[in-house]
Amino acid sequence: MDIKNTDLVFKYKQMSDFDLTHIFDCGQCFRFNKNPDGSYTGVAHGRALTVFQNGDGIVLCDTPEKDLKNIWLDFFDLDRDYSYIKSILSADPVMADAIRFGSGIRILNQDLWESIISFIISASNNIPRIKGIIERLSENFGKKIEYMGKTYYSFPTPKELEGVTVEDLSVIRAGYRDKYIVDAVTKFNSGILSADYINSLSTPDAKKALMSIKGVGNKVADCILLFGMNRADSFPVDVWIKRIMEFCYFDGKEQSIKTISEFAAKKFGNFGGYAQQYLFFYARENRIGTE
DNA sequence: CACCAGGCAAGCC
DNA sequence: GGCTTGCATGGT
Repeated sequence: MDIKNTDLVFKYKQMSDFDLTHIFDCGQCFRFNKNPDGSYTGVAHGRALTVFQNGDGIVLCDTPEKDLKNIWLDFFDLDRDYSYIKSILSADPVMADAIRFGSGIRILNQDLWESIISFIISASNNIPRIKGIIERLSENFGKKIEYMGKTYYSFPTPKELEGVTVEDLSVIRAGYRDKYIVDAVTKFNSGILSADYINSLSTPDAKKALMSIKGVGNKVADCILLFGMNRADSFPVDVWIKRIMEFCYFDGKEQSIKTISEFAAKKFGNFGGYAQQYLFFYARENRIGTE
Protein backbone atom coordinates (compact mmCIF):
# COMPACT_ATOMS: atom_id res chain seq x y z
CA MET A 1 0.00 0.00 0.00
CA ASP A 2 2.43 2.60 -1.22
CA ILE A 3 1.19 6.15 -1.48
CA LYS A 4 1.30 7.50 -5.04
CA ASN A 5 1.28 11.15 -6.02
CA THR A 6 -2.29 10.82 -7.31
CA ASP A 7 -3.43 9.59 -3.88
CA LEU A 8 -4.93 11.96 -1.39
CA VAL A 9 -3.95 11.69 2.27
CA PHE A 10 -6.43 13.15 4.73
CA LYS A 11 -4.84 13.71 8.11
CA TYR A 12 -7.55 12.65 10.54
CA LYS A 13 -6.68 13.23 14.16
CA GLN A 14 -9.15 10.81 15.78
CA MET A 15 -8.08 7.53 14.21
CA SER A 16 -9.25 5.69 17.35
CA ASP A 17 -12.74 6.50 16.04
CA PHE A 18 -12.01 5.22 12.54
CA ASP A 19 -11.52 1.61 11.43
CA LEU A 20 -12.41 0.52 7.90
CA THR A 21 -13.05 -3.08 9.00
CA HIS A 22 -15.57 -1.92 11.58
CA ILE A 23 -17.14 0.59 9.18
CA PHE A 24 -17.66 -1.83 6.30
CA ASP A 25 -18.39 -5.03 8.27
CA CYS A 26 -21.19 -3.61 10.40
CA GLY A 27 -23.80 -4.24 7.72
CA GLN A 28 -24.65 -0.68 6.77
CA CYS A 29 -23.07 -0.63 3.33
CA PHE A 30 -23.21 -3.33 0.67
CA ARG A 31 -20.92 -1.97 -2.05
CA PHE A 32 -17.44 -1.91 -0.48
CA ASN A 33 -15.24 -5.01 -0.37
CA LYS A 34 -11.94 -5.78 1.32
CA ASN A 35 -8.86 -6.27 -0.87
CA PRO A 36 -6.09 -8.77 -0.03
CA ASP A 37 -3.84 -5.89 1.14
CA GLY A 38 -6.46 -4.70 3.67
CA SER A 39 -7.69 -1.72 1.69
CA TYR A 40 -11.35 -1.43 0.67
CA THR A 41 -12.79 -0.68 -2.76
CA GLY A 42 -16.33 0.30 -3.59
CA VAL A 43 -18.69 2.78 -5.19
CA ALA A 44 -20.73 5.53 -3.56
CA HIS A 45 -22.37 8.72 -4.81
CA GLY A 46 -21.35 7.90 -8.37
CA ARG A 47 -17.63 7.59 -7.59
CA ALA A 48 -15.38 4.55 -7.18
CA LEU A 49 -12.85 4.59 -4.37
CA THR A 50 -10.05 2.50 -2.92
CA VAL A 51 -9.26 3.57 0.63
CA PHE A 52 -6.86 2.49 3.38
CA GLN A 53 -5.60 3.78 6.71
CA ASN A 54 -2.04 4.85 7.32
CA GLY A 55 -0.86 6.11 10.70
CA ASP A 56 -2.89 9.19 11.56
CA GLY A 57 -4.20 9.47 8.02
CA ILE A 58 -6.81 8.10 5.66
CA VAL A 59 -5.53 7.48 2.14
CA LEU A 60 -7.97 7.91 -0.74
CA CYS A 61 -6.38 6.36 -3.82
CA ASP A 62 -6.35 8.28 -7.09
CA THR A 63 -8.80 10.87 -5.81
CA PRO A 64 -8.98 14.60 -6.58
CA GLU A 65 -9.19 17.09 -3.70
CA LYS A 66 -12.65 18.24 -4.78
CA ASP A 67 -14.09 14.73 -4.31
CA LEU A 68 -12.82 14.69 -0.73
CA LYS A 69 -14.64 17.94 -0.02
CA ASN A 70 -17.78 17.17 -2.05
CA ILE A 71 -18.23 13.48 -1.30
CA TRP A 72 -15.92 11.53 1.00
CA LEU A 73 -15.71 13.92 3.97
CA ASP A 74 -19.47 13.64 4.35
CA PHE A 75 -19.69 9.96 3.33
CA PHE A 76 -17.31 8.92 6.13
CA ASP A 77 -19.03 11.34 8.54
CA LEU A 78 -15.63 12.87 9.36
CA ASP A 79 -16.99 16.06 10.91
CA ARG A 80 -18.75 14.19 13.71
CA ASP A 81 -17.18 13.70 17.13
CA TYR A 82 -17.50 9.97 17.78
CA SER A 83 -15.42 10.20 20.97
CA TYR A 84 -18.20 12.24 22.50
CA ILE A 85 -20.94 9.86 21.32
CA LYS A 86 -18.96 6.88 22.65
CA SER A 87 -18.35 8.54 26.01
CA ILE A 88 -22.06 9.19 26.49
CA LEU A 89 -23.16 5.69 25.42
CA SER A 90 -20.39 4.03 27.49
CA ALA A 91 -22.20 4.97 30.69
CA ASP A 92 -24.08 1.74 30.04
CA PRO A 93 -21.79 -1.26 30.72
CA VAL A 94 -23.20 -3.34 27.84
CA MET A 95 -22.58 -0.48 25.44
CA ALA A 96 -19.10 0.05 26.86
CA ASP A 97 -18.21 -3.53 25.84
CA ALA A 98 -19.78 -3.21 22.39
CA ILE A 99 -17.98 0.10 21.80
CA ARG A 100 -14.61 -1.35 22.81
CA PHE A 101 -15.23 -4.12 20.30
CA GLY A 102 -16.30 -1.89 17.39
CA SER A 103 -14.44 1.27 18.39
CA GLY A 104 -13.88 2.44 14.81
CA ILE A 105 -17.47 2.22 13.60
CA ARG A 106 -18.90 5.28 11.87
CA ILE A 107 -22.31 5.66 10.27
CA LEU A 108 -21.78 6.37 6.58
CA ASN A 109 -23.90 9.01 4.89
CA GLN A 110 -25.26 7.08 1.93
CA ASP A 111 -27.51 8.08 -0.92
CA LEU A 112 -31.21 8.00 0.00
CA TRP A 113 -32.43 6.32 -3.19
CA GLU A 114 -29.69 3.68 -3.01
CA SER A 115 -30.58 3.06 0.64
CA ILE A 116 -34.26 2.56 -0.21
CA ILE A 117 -33.57 -0.08 -2.85
CA SER A 118 -30.70 -1.71 -0.94
CA PHE A 119 -32.73 -2.23 2.22
CA ILE A 120 -35.78 -3.44 0.27
CA ILE A 121 -33.42 -6.10 -1.10
CA SER A 122 -32.09 -6.80 2.40
CA ALA A 123 -35.42 -8.12 3.71
CA SER A 124 -35.19 -11.79 4.75
CA ASN A 125 -31.89 -12.15 2.94
CA ASN A 126 -28.23 -12.70 3.80
CA ILE A 127 -25.49 -10.13 3.38
CA PRO A 128 -23.38 -11.91 0.70
CA ARG A 129 -26.47 -12.40 -1.44
CA ILE A 130 -27.69 -8.82 -0.87
CA LYS A 131 -24.31 -7.61 -2.14
CA GLY A 132 -24.60 -9.81 -5.23
CA ILE A 133 -28.07 -8.56 -6.13
CA ILE A 134 -27.03 -4.90 -5.72
CA GLU A 135 -23.91 -5.51 -7.82
CA ARG A 136 -25.96 -7.06 -10.64
CA LEU A 137 -28.48 -4.19 -10.44
CA SER A 138 -25.62 -1.69 -10.84
CA GLU A 139 -23.89 -3.62 -13.66
CA ASN A 140 -27.10 -3.91 -15.64
CA PHE A 141 -28.61 -0.47 -15.11
CA GLY A 142 -25.93 1.89 -13.73
CA LYS A 143 -23.25 3.94 -15.48
CA LYS A 144 -19.73 2.72 -16.13
CA ILE A 145 -17.00 4.19 -13.96
CA GLU A 146 -13.36 3.71 -15.00
CA TYR A 147 -11.07 3.83 -11.97
CA MET A 148 -7.47 2.71 -11.53
CA GLY A 149 -7.60 0.54 -14.63
CA LYS A 150 -10.82 -1.27 -13.74
CA THR A 151 -14.50 -0.84 -14.54
CA TYR A 152 -17.09 -0.20 -11.85
CA TYR A 153 -20.77 0.71 -12.02
CA SER A 154 -22.73 3.42 -10.25
CA PHE A 155 -25.95 2.57 -8.46
CA PRO A 156 -28.75 3.28 -11.00
CA THR A 157 -30.87 6.38 -10.46
CA PRO A 158 -34.69 6.35 -10.69
CA LYS A 159 -34.37 7.82 -14.20
CA GLU A 160 -31.99 5.08 -15.27
CA LEU A 161 -34.52 2.53 -14.02
CA GLU A 162 -37.55 4.28 -15.51
CA GLY A 163 -40.02 1.84 -17.05
CA VAL A 164 -38.23 -1.24 -15.73
CA THR A 165 -40.39 -4.37 -15.32
CA VAL A 166 -40.07 -7.44 -13.11
CA GLU A 167 -39.07 -9.33 -16.26
CA ASP A 168 -36.25 -6.82 -16.89
CA LEU A 169 -35.12 -7.33 -13.30
CA SER A 170 -34.91 -11.12 -13.56
CA VAL A 171 -31.17 -10.78 -14.34
CA ILE A 172 -30.47 -9.48 -10.83
CA ARG A 173 -32.20 -12.50 -9.19
CA ALA A 174 -33.81 -10.49 -6.39
CA GLY A 175 -36.61 -13.03 -5.90
CA TYR A 176 -39.98 -11.71 -4.76
CA ARG A 177 -38.46 -8.27 -4.07
CA ASP A 178 -38.40 -7.38 -7.79
CA LYS A 179 -41.97 -6.03 -7.71
CA TYR A 180 -41.10 -3.83 -4.73
CA ILE A 181 -38.22 -2.29 -6.70
CA VAL A 182 -40.62 -1.59 -9.56
CA ASP A 183 -43.03 0.11 -7.12
CA ALA A 184 -40.26 2.37 -5.75
CA VAL A 185 -39.09 3.28 -9.27
CA THR A 186 -42.66 4.11 -10.30
CA LYS A 187 -43.31 6.29 -7.24
CA PHE A 188 -40.09 8.28 -7.78
CA ASN A 189 -40.55 8.76 -11.51
CA SER A 190 -44.21 9.75 -11.21
CA GLY A 191 -43.29 12.44 -8.67
CA ILE A 192 -45.35 10.93 -5.85
CA LEU A 193 -42.05 10.70 -3.95
CA SER A 194 -38.64 12.31 -4.29
CA ALA A 195 -35.47 12.37 -2.21
CA ASP A 196 -35.84 16.12 -1.57
CA TYR A 197 -39.44 15.71 -0.42
CA ILE A 198 -38.70 12.80 1.93
CA ASN A 199 -35.66 14.59 3.35
CA SER A 200 -37.77 17.67 4.08
CA LEU A 201 -40.09 15.71 6.39
CA SER A 202 -39.86 15.13 10.13
CA THR A 203 -38.60 11.68 11.05
CA PRO A 204 -42.10 10.26 11.79
CA ASP A 205 -43.55 11.71 8.57
CA ALA A 206 -40.55 10.55 6.54
CA LYS A 207 -41.04 7.07 7.95
CA LYS A 208 -44.70 7.09 6.85
CA ALA A 209 -43.72 8.28 3.37
CA LEU A 210 -41.07 5.55 3.07
CA MET A 211 -43.56 2.90 4.24
CA SER A 212 -45.90 3.86 1.40
CA ILE A 213 -43.42 2.03 -0.85
CA LYS A 214 -44.14 -1.69 -1.19
CA GLY A 215 -41.50 -3.76 0.56
CA VAL A 216 -40.68 -1.01 3.04
CA GLY A 217 -41.93 -1.95 6.48
CA ASN A 218 -40.96 -0.80 9.95
CA LYS A 219 -37.44 -2.21 10.01
CA VAL A 220 -36.46 -1.34 6.44
CA ALA A 221 -37.76 2.21 6.96
CA ASP A 222 -35.64 2.57 10.10
CA CYS A 223 -32.55 1.47 8.15
CA ILE A 224 -33.25 4.00 5.40
CA LEU A 225 -33.73 6.78 7.96
CA LEU A 226 -30.47 5.89 9.68
CA PHE A 227 -28.20 5.14 6.72
CA GLY A 228 -29.69 7.27 3.96
CA MET A 229 -31.08 10.25 5.85
CA ASN A 230 -28.76 10.79 8.80
CA ARG A 231 -31.60 10.31 11.31
CA ALA A 232 -29.54 8.88 14.18
CA ASP A 233 -32.53 8.61 16.50
CA SER A 234 -33.78 5.57 14.59
CA PHE A 235 -32.96 2.12 15.96
CA PRO A 236 -33.63 -0.66 13.43
CA VAL A 237 -34.53 -3.93 15.16
CA ASP A 238 -33.58 -6.98 13.09
CA VAL A 239 -33.03 -10.58 14.21
CA TRP A 240 -29.49 -9.83 15.45
CA ILE A 241 -30.47 -6.75 17.43
CA LYS A 242 -33.48 -8.55 18.85
CA ARG A 243 -31.28 -11.42 20.05
CA ILE A 244 -28.54 -9.28 21.61
CA MET A 245 -31.03 -6.92 23.27
CA GLU A 246 -32.93 -9.84 24.80
CA PHE A 247 -29.64 -11.41 25.88
CA CYS A 248 -28.14 -8.26 27.43
CA TYR A 249 -31.14 -6.35 28.76
CA PHE A 250 -34.02 -8.83 29.23
CA ASP A 251 -32.34 -11.78 30.93
CA GLY A 252 -32.51 -13.77 27.69
CA LYS A 253 -36.30 -13.70 27.60
CA GLU A 254 -38.08 -13.15 24.30
CA GLN A 255 -39.53 -9.66 23.77
CA SER A 256 -41.65 -8.09 21.04
CA ILE A 257 -39.93 -5.76 18.57
CA LYS A 258 -42.13 -2.97 19.91
CA THR A 259 -40.89 -3.51 23.46
CA ILE A 260 -37.27 -3.51 22.32
CA SER A 261 -37.78 -0.35 20.24
CA GLU A 262 -39.35 1.50 23.13
CA PHE A 263 -36.63 0.36 25.52
CA ALA A 264 -33.92 1.54 23.09
CA ALA A 265 -35.60 4.88 22.50
CA LYS A 266 -35.69 5.55 26.23
CA LYS A 267 -32.16 4.27 26.88
CA PHE A 268 -30.24 5.64 23.89
CA GLY A 269 -32.40 8.58 22.74
CA ASN A 270 -30.90 10.55 19.87
CA PHE A 271 -27.86 8.25 19.79
CA GLY A 272 -29.93 5.11 19.16
CA GLY A 273 -28.58 4.66 15.65
CA TYR A 274 -24.97 4.64 16.84
CA ALA A 275 -25.83 2.27 19.69
CA GLN A 276 -27.54 0.00 17.19
CA GLN A 277 -24.44 -0.19 14.98
CA TYR A 278 -22.09 -1.02 17.85
CA LEU A 279 -24.53 -3.71 19.05
CA PHE A 280 -25.10 -5.16 15.57
CA PHE A 281 -21.36 -5.49 14.91
CA TYR A 282 -20.78 -7.01 18.36
CA ALA A 283 -23.66 -9.48 18.00
CA ARG A 284 -22.74 -10.63 14.50
CA GLU A 285 -18.98 -10.92 14.99
CA ASN A 286 -19.52 -12.92 18.20
CA ARG A 287 -22.58 -14.76 16.83
CA ILE A 288 -24.61 -13.92 19.93
CA GLY A 289 -27.61 -16.22 20.32
CA THR A 290 -26.65 -18.69 17.59
CA GLU A 291 -24.76 -21.20 19.71
C1' DC B 1 -29.47 -31.40 2.95
C1' DA B 2 -32.45 -28.78 5.97
C1' DC B 3 -32.51 -24.39 7.84
C1' DC B 4 -32.45 -19.60 7.58
C1' DA B 5 -31.26 -14.81 6.07
C1' DG B 6 -30.55 -7.01 8.66
C1' DG B 7 -38.97 -8.72 6.82
C1' DC B 8 -43.01 -7.71 4.40
C1' DA B 9 -47.77 -8.04 2.50
C1' DA B 10 -51.96 -10.08 2.69
C1' DG B 11 -55.26 -12.52 4.95
C1' DC B 12 -57.27 -13.85 9.09
C1' DC B 13 -59.36 -12.94 13.78
C1' DG C 1 -54.73 -3.74 16.78
C1' DG C 2 -51.96 -8.53 16.83
C1' DC C 3 -50.96 -13.24 14.86
C1' DT C 4 -49.99 -16.48 10.75
C1' DT C 5 -48.47 -17.71 6.38
C1' DG C 6 -46.21 -17.57 1.84
C1' DC C 7 -42.56 -15.74 -0.35
C1' DA C 8 -37.53 -16.36 -4.30
C1' DT C 9 -33.10 -17.39 -3.91
C1' DG C 10 -28.93 -19.14 -2.33
C1' DG C 11 -25.47 -19.00 1.82
C1' DT C 12 -24.04 -21.92 5.64
